[in-house]
Amino acid sequence: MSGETICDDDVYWWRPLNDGVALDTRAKILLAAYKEIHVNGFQAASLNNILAHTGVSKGALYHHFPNKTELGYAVIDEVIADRVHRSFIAPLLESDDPVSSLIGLIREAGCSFTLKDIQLGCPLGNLAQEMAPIDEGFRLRLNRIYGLWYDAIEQAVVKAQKNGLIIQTVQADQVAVMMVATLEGCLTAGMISQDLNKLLYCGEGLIQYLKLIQQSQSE
Amino acid sequence: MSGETICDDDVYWWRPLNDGVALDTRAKILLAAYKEIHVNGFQAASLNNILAHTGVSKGALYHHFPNKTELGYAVIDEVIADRVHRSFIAPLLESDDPVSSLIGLIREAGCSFTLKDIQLGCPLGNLAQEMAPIDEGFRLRLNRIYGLWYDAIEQAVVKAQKNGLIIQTVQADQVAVMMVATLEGCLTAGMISQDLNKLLYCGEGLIQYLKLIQQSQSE
DNA sequence: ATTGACATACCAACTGGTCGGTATTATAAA
DNA sequence: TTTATAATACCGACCAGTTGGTATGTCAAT
Repeated sequence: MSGETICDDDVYWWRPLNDGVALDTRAKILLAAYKEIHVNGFQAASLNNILAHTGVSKGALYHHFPNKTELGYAVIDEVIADRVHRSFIAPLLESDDPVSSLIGLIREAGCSFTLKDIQLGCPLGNLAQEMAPIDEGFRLRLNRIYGLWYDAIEQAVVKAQKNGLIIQTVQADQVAVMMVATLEGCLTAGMISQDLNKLLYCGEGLIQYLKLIQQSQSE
Repeated sequence: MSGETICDDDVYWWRPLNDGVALDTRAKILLAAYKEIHVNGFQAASLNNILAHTGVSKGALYHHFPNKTELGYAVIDEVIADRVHRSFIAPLLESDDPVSSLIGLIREAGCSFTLKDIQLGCPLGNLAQEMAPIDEGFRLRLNRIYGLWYDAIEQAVVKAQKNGLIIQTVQADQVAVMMVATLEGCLTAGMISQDLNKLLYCGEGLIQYLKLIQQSQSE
């Protein structure tokens, strides 16, 4: 129950961390803190634990970060924000048919997800749920990331509507919020049940919703 | 940031706790623990804090509960399970047209929700996300509650399908998981943004989905 | 000589948990 | 009815361990 070990297995559905090579002390701390927080949450994350896993001294930590809270902020701004962008935002902006590619993504994920991939939940969602209610600094930073995600989906939907790929009657911003919420909810359901079927059910439901708003090509 | 005060404001969208009157010591501890956990999470919940708010002594606490973990288990089994049942499961089982009543519920919630109601998130969902990955005892207990919730929705959908209120092509169990996931996701989105519009958007999306699976009455 | 990048020893505050003791109540024998 | 016994409910000082955080010192590079 106590977080003595940091889980080294990263989730495959997030673009990889630039883990292995040539990290300076600050980056090492940031990375270890990110992992420790993902496993234990921020409040239960132990600085000594982070230190032990990096081999960095406490003096070094407090040389780079004024306190634990600011370390948490830095993890959000520098690690999480970057990964979310690379994992979910950039791919969406590049796609010409976001709905189809999203459906494909969910289908593919349904096939390749393992229990290990979901047992820790979403690094972004977990932290948001834990810290947003009790620390405004966390809330604002996490909300900013969600905002970027919403915007990307909204833009993609608008573009798809212009290209006749999505029906005109849906509101793009509404779709964005709904989709993110359902994705996070699906993941949580899978995590709690430790049952991939739950995840698949959610995914199918989401696909149904997406097909509903998809413009039929026959028209 | 530290949990010095326990939030006395309960969320209106859960059936009330039998708060005020004539609680014995054990029930007092259980209630205070439930609130402290809802605000700070289980790991950051302070026993001393709970004691201070109840006026109960540490000896009394450890007379009724062997340790903090078992106290957490008891909170789930005796407080949360009961409230979830009374708030979400029982009303569903009583309804003859669950889809319509659910749509009505969401619409009504959309009107009457305030920021305060969502800023702490869902007592069940928060705890699940925090503890399910790191303690099997928590996970099993929380999963049991979700299971009951899923079952109730599934039953309701099956019944509605028999009555011709829901199209036959959807899988009842799939709808159940999807709905709970989306509901929780919506709430989280509202909590993080502290923006009721986000909640409303999610709600509208969910209503759209429900209408899709609803049998048109004209047939 | 000064600065940045650490290292080490240390601190008060707090954590969950224990333990000896006590008041109250229930049970049962005399 | 009285009295001895036993169980329950509770108290609060105390414990070891951990927490986030600090003060001081070292050492290389500028």
